[in-house]
Amino acid sequence: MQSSTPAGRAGRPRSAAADTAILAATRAALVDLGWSKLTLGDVATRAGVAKTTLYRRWAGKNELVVDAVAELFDELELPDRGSLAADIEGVVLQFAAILARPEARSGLMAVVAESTRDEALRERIRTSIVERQKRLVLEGRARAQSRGELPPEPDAAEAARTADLIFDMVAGAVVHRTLVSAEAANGDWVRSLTQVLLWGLTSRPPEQTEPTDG
Amino acid sequence: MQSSTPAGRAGRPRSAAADTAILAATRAALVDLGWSKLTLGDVATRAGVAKTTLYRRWAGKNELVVDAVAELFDELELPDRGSLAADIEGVVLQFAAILARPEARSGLMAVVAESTRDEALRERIRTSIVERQKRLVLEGRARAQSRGELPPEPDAAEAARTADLIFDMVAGAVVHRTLVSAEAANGDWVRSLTQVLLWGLTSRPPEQTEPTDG
DNA sequence: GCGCTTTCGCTACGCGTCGTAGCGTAATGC
DNA sequence: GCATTACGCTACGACGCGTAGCGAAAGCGC
Repeated sequence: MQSSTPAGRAGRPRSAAADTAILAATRAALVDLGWSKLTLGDVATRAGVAKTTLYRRWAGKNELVVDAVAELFDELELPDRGSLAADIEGVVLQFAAILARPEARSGLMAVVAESTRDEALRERIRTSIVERQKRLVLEGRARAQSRGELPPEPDAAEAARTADLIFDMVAGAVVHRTLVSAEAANGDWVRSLTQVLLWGLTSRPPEQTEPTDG
Repeated sequence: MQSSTPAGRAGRPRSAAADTAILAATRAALVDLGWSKLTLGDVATRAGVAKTTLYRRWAGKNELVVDAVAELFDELELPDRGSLAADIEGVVLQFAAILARPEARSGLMAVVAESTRDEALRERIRTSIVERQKRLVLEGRARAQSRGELPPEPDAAEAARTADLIFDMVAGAVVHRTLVSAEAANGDWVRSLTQVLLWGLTSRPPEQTEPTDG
């Protein structure tokens, strides 16, 4: 996103309406055509702007789609649902709902694939999509700690590693379930996932705590 | 893969050497160019075959790359390492090593993205890549059950659901860690992942994690 | 050996998209 | 009004796509 005239700038300002129209047209094109058949000329036509206007704002297909898909994740939030389990299940269901939309399915994986060979693109994805999701993990853990559901973390580095692990497990599982296994991440599945996660995190090795044998 | 003359077939048989040369050239092109810049003409040149030969065997870029990437996963195996934890850690490290290769990174995610709009392609990926991985999960569980590390599953349907969940969690976590978070799935990380998984699976809640009431 | 069949390498082609250049016009700040 | 920037439009060369057509090569059955 590079709209909004940079304050003390002379000349005709860029149309903010064009930005939103282009991003919406990109998502519509993703739904109708998918990533590979999506052409920038088609997007420009759908948005009602000239192709040159599009090229003045985005370097190419990759950057455009990242921005178009990133807006889908704006709706992700973490309301207090009373317990850590409920919080996890809620946000995972939100994430799954986004990934169920065809514009997210085809667009997201494609730009991730491209980002393996484009460090700038990977950074763009990280800041506009991934980092926003990871904040939810940190927020949820802090909330659970204030509830007493999780112990406070003495080691900051260890805490960061654990958060990264949880994030990769949750996001990865939902993405893999939705896009690779191609089955819906419904309530039952999310409950099972949450259960494994919580027990994996709250259990303590037999040396430290009573073994949970039964 | 559609090589090997169909037995009672007349005429000049297809060159098996051409198949392997094309697939190797495809992986080389993935390394050098990535998915989006990979062209079939270039692959044909690298393989030393005519472009028409390539089109006679594969319908397009998608199918070709699936087959080229699928061969990377042939090396996945599950030797008996003595314990369930060691088995998991070993196979996850193998999986991570494959995903660390650039031809897998850029190729795999791209075809998964394309498969969201191409059911036949998704099925091709499933049978030639995903299903082979999932077998390792079932094999590992059976071995752990014979060791007594995991209880036998009374309900077959429930057992299948659990296996699918574990598979999505493990594969998804490694993929997400490697491609999205863009950090290496090294020994420490794999051990942490295994630990969370094992405790999450072997712990049994006395009642249930869900706030059943109140 | 000899035909039949299929594959192979090669060339050439129409098609569509890419990304850019150039131009006249529209919208802002001073 | 004037400078500056964005916009819509057209046109262009470059390139990859996927196919057609050809003669030659390599198998199989006889």
